[in-house]
Amino acid sequence: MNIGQFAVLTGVSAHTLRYYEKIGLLRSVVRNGSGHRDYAAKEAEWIGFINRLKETGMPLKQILIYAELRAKGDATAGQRQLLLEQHATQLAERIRHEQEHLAALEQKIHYYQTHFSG
Amino acid sequence: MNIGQFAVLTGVSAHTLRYYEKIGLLRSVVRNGSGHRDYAAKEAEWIGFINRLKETGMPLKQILIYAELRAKGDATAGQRQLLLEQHATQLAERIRHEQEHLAALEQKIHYYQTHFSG
DNA sequence: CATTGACTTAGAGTTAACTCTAAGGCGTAA
DNA sequence: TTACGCCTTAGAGTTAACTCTAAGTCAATG
Repeated sequence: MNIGQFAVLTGVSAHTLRYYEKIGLLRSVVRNGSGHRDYAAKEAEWIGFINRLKETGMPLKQILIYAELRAKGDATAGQRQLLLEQHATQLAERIRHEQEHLAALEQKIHYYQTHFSG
Repeated sequence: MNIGQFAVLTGVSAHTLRYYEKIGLLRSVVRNGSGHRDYAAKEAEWIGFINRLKETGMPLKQILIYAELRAKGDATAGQRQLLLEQHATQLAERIRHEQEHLAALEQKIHYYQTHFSG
């Protein structure tokens, strides 16, 4: 699959896919006879996981650390697990904070309702 | 209170306070005889609310819209309420997404536990 | 055979939100 | 009175994560 098709499949632009490759998030992208990138469909799962980490606020630099461990194989599983556990803990805490913020917003909205409903 | 003291009180750097004033988030900051900014302690509440909006992912540009409505007085209460309601809705949705992401992370962690625990 | 459209690269440009620098002024403690 | 730490301004620099540009290659279509 060429980069355009893979971009559609993953929802990540071709520009961004090249960028991810350049910074090391994507490794072992093979080329066809013309030198064009040729993606395997199953690589889309990895992009999906990158997106999940991004959407939970992990910076690319840290995702890159995970990617490097992943590229080293099973021996690094423990380190990757630790990394994910730490991230999950942070995420849980962020969710708690956001729930507090949401409650505060709803209270403020209620204030607007009761004081300015005229 | 001078800018340094107000920075400590709010947890926002003096640089950033000047920046907020420049872009219009902070209005009516009065000056003392030497031309130095002189903050009222109760302005810290507004900074706190700005921080809440920021921490829930609202861009400064949109916070600025709220600030402009606020500066116009009670007549704009309805618009401000609407703005907050929309933001609260988005926030609630984001929290839901993050909870899904958290569940997926925990499942992946569990996978690491069961497959690489040696 | 010419055009079209997708691909290649290195590197420049963008946006948000700061963050810092340079050059200078004011007030007070030693 | 001099040193210190605060303050002032305009504007430059930073970081993250893209996003785009320019110049060129290549395969397939009319």
